Formats: sequence, structure tokens, C-alpha cells
Amino acid sequence: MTRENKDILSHIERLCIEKGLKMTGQRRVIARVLSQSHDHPDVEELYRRASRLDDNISVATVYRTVRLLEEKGILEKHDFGGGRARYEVTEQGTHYHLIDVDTGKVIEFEDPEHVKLVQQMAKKLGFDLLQHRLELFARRIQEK
Amino acid sequence: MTRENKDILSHIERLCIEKGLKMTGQRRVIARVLSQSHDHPDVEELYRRASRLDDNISVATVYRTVRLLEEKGILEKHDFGGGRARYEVTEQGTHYHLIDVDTGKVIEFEDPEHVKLVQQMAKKLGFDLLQHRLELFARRIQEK
DNA sequence: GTAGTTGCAAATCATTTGCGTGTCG
DNA sequence: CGACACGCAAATGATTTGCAACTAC
Repeated sequence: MTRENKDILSHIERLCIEKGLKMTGQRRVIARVLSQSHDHPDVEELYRRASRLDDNISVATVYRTVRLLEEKGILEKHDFGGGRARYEVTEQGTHYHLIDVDTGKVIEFEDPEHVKLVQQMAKKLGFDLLQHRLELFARRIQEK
Repeated sequence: MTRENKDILSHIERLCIEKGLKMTGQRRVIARVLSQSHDHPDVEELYRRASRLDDNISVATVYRTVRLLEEKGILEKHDFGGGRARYEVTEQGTHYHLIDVDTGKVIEFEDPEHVKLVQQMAKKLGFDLLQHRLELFARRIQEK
């Protein structure tokens, strides 16, 4: 039973402080929400989650904060279709996404072999790979 | 010196007819523009190019047409950042994009082996692959 | 104290849509 | 002729922003 204690800094809040961001109440709440989110919420969803912890937060602030954190490299923005941007906390290793087109759910997976492969691809074209993304749009196999 | 003759059907127009689309004047013009575009224009740019050939075209129609052609599989929609969707004519084999981060230029390449690989990836996760995208962000190798 | 932040509502921007008119098949 | 396409302008939906009040440092 882990206790969520407001006196304990969330992972993201720590990162914000490292980057020298001014930590307001709303940013602390949003940071906490992000730290606890292991999916790919959109702004609306983040706003909903944050409001649950503190009703003194506006969507505008969520938009502003999310943009700020993306600029700082703390968050990554994705376009998985559906019209709204979705966010996730930046992780160290490259990982890929499989989007279930029926449910919109996103499955993450890693494949270090594939990373090497892609580096080779870039090299063959005369480039050094900086980053890359691989996204699969797929439908669950039916076992009738 | 190839002649562009209005009596000759453009490649895309042919595809539209195959799909049973009603061919209006505006659709013919847009089809022609698409046939001649070997880059990744956004709607605004398509509208500009179409207007050059025929000033009797509205942006709304370009939006409608582009959506229709995407549904028919004749066009592909991309999000390369920048807020607006970009389009290209669907080619038979899946191809990938390498974006030169210094110039913004997009290099296309194919890799049929990789397509199979990705299908395997999806299968391993219990999915049938519908489509996928691989985008490399890279920098040209310096040979000083 | 002061630069940076917030909430609110109005503004933007890309894209979609309702409607009366026009046209392909 | 009848279903569908068009232009126009108004509507939409996500995201941004101006402004006056507030707060972290």
C-alpha cells in the first residue's frame, strides 16, 4: 500500500525543478498526474485527472504546461489520429507504438534489434540517425 | 518536351473513374494537380496549384476532394508537424520517410523486407497490421 | 518587487458542414 | 430528372492568447 503524500515530490516535479521551472500549485498537480499516468492521455484527459485532485485548474493551464514540458524535453507529444495531441513522459530507451484502430488503445513495445536496423538504414542513405518513430496501426486478431 | 493536353486523362483521374467517382470539372483539375505533384503538399498548397489552372475552385472543395480520395485509398495523409495535414499519391509499395533535420527535406525510400518484419511484429502482439509508418529524423554524415 | 503564471473569455487556425444552386450520368 | 457536387459563409473543435489579477522566488 503506497501512500500518496503531497509532501513527496513526484518524479516529474523533480525534473521541472532541475530545469529551473517556477513551481506553482497547478504545475505541481499536473506534474503529479503525469507521474502517475502510464498511458497516453490527451489534454482533456489530463485536465480531468488534474481536476480530480484540485478543482482550481483550467484547461488553458494544462495546455500551457504541457507545451512547456514538451519544450523542456520532459514530455513527448504524439499524433495517433483522432484530432487531439496525446502526451507521455519521455523515457530513455526508444520504444514503439501499436495503435489498436478499433479501441484507440496504444500498446508500447521495445525492440533493440530494430533500433540497430534503423540506424543501418539511415547510414545506407548517408545519414546519422538522431531519432525515429515506428507506429503500427492494427486490429486485434479474431479467434472465432 | 512533353505536352500537357487537357484531353489526356491524368493518372489520378483514371483512378477516380475506376473507383466510380463522378468526375466534375474541379475534381479533374485537382486530379491533374495531384498527378503532377511529387512532393507532400498541404491543402492550402493544392488549392494554390489548382487555382492556377482554374480559378473556379474553392478550398472547401479541395478539402472535400482530398478527404474523398483518402477514403478511396488514392491519397495518403501525413502529419509531418506544422499543424496541417500533407498529402501524397498512394504508391503501391509501403515507403518510409527520412527527414533531414537540417534542411527539412524529406527523402523517401522503400524496404519490402522491413514491411514483412513489421507484419511479424504486429502478429507477435496479437494483431493484424493495417498500416504503419516509419520516420527517421537524421543528419547528413559529414565527410570533412 | 517583479517577472512569470493563472483563469476567463475571446481569438485563431485548420477543417467541416448547411444550404441553395448547379451539374454529371 | 435525381443524386450528388459546388461555393459560400457560418459552424466546429482543438489549441492559443490578451488581459487583469495573483504568486513564486
